[in-house]
Amino acid sequence: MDVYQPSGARRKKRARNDEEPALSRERIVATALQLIDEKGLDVFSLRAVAKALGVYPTALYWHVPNRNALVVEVIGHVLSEVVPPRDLPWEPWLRSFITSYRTVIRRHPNVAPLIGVQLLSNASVDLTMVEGVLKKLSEAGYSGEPLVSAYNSVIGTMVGFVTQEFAMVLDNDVEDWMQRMSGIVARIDPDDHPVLTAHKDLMVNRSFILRWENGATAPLDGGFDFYVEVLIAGLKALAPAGDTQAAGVPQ
Amino acid sequence: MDVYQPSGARRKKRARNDEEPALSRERIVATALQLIDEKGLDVFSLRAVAKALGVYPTALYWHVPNRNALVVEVIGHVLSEVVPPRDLPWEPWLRSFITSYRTVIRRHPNVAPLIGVQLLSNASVDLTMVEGVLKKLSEAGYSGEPLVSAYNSVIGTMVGFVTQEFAMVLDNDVEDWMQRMSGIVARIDPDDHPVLTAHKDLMVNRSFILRWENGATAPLDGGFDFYVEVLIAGLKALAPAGDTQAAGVPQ
DNA sequence: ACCTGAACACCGTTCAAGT
DNA sequence: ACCTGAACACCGTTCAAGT
Repeated sequence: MDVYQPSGARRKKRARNDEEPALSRERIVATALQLIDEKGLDVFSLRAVAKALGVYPTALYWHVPNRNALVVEVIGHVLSEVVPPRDLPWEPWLRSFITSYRTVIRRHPNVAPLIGVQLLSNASVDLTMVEGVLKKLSEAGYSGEPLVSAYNSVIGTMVGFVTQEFAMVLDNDVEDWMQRMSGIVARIDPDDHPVLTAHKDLMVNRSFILRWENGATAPLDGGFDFYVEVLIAGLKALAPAGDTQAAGVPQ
Repeated sequence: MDVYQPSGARRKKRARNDEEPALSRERIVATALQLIDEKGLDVFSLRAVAKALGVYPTALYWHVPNRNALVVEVIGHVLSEVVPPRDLPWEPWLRSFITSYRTVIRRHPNVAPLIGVQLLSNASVDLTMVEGVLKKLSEAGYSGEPLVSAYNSVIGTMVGFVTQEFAMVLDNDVEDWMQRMSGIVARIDPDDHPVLTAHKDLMVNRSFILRWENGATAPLDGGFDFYVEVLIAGLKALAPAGDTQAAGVPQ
């Protein structure tokens, strides 16, 4: 932390009398997050945050260098709510960890697009979390280059699915979009698309692409749980050496 | 298509003489994509597109209803470059399909953040592609609810990993970011983070979170290939019924 | 049918000025 | 140290007007 500490950071006792400053980086970040949670991403702006705090827009610049930095801070604040589980075998540990990430995002669904699109780093570099994933994957039998790939698979799964689940609804008239999508689905040709025809009722608004709502109103719980199991089963199948369930043949 | 046809669409012969209109939706979309490819997402705006076309910003509104619609068109244009493979067993089919998606995005890396964050639908609803995935998954033994979950896993893997791989670099001074990240990595405590310490050289700028470049300059080829294998191995392990490699026990 | 042109209500960010 | 206040160069979008 303290990465974005303003240049003239407090050095002595704080001015000369005890007038608390009206603003602080924490207050700004909290207000920004609240604004995003309640009003949505498109309403979020520095000016809107300033207005909510009752100050001039330019007052924020004393505490935050620019808009991007504030976004990074908001992301870091949300991600800090993710608590890695403690002391479990690698399979339930991963299940629990990835699920807890989704739980946090479900509390702040509008932040999901920010996280998925930014090179999440900086404020959000949590070495303990990284070490936790690496440790469990090494318990699963991974090391060296495959361990790095397995790590990327875990983060990719965790962030990737949830980012898409909570993707933004861009269209202005959702109502119209729903109508159009329903029409598309209704006009599916059973000869050209037999499998889709057989499953369309299961898929409409419950699967990627064929939907008009995101996870905030139409969560993909089943899909997410299954996806996590796919990851774990895949990691188990591809683990190079001694597995947990049996004495593996050393390669 | 033709979703965003302007209200007064051409009805008769096209005006009275053969003056080709200067603009068209295709030209606008092509120019927008070119601008995004060459200058980046932050330079993209309706005004910039108009300037590149040599027209007033408001001229675009005759062909495109608003900014969001143009973004959807650009996404659809890029995704139309993805060609599903033909006539392969489900495993190599999925491998080829997902890889071809990444290949397309690598040609338009700056579009990746747009795709990952939008509820991709509308222009990009490709029922043939959806049917292709469903067909191969049913060949793998899936049907009903598990088929839908497997479908979501495939799309989630395909879009999720690539979206993160090509996530935007938000920070203004990348140089400074690299320094900071290097410093963080250099100061890792071997006692607190032993596995990370052992693998840090393999991970720096080659894994999620611990990097400062995105896939445009630092692609995660190995991680991607591994991730696809994890998906396929996981799907194989979780397939409900008759597998391809052996006569499965009917559940 | 298709584009110009003015105008409006927004942005992020700078810089000087106050206290 | 911390905020006000004016100003600048942008946005997307509307509406009227031209041809």
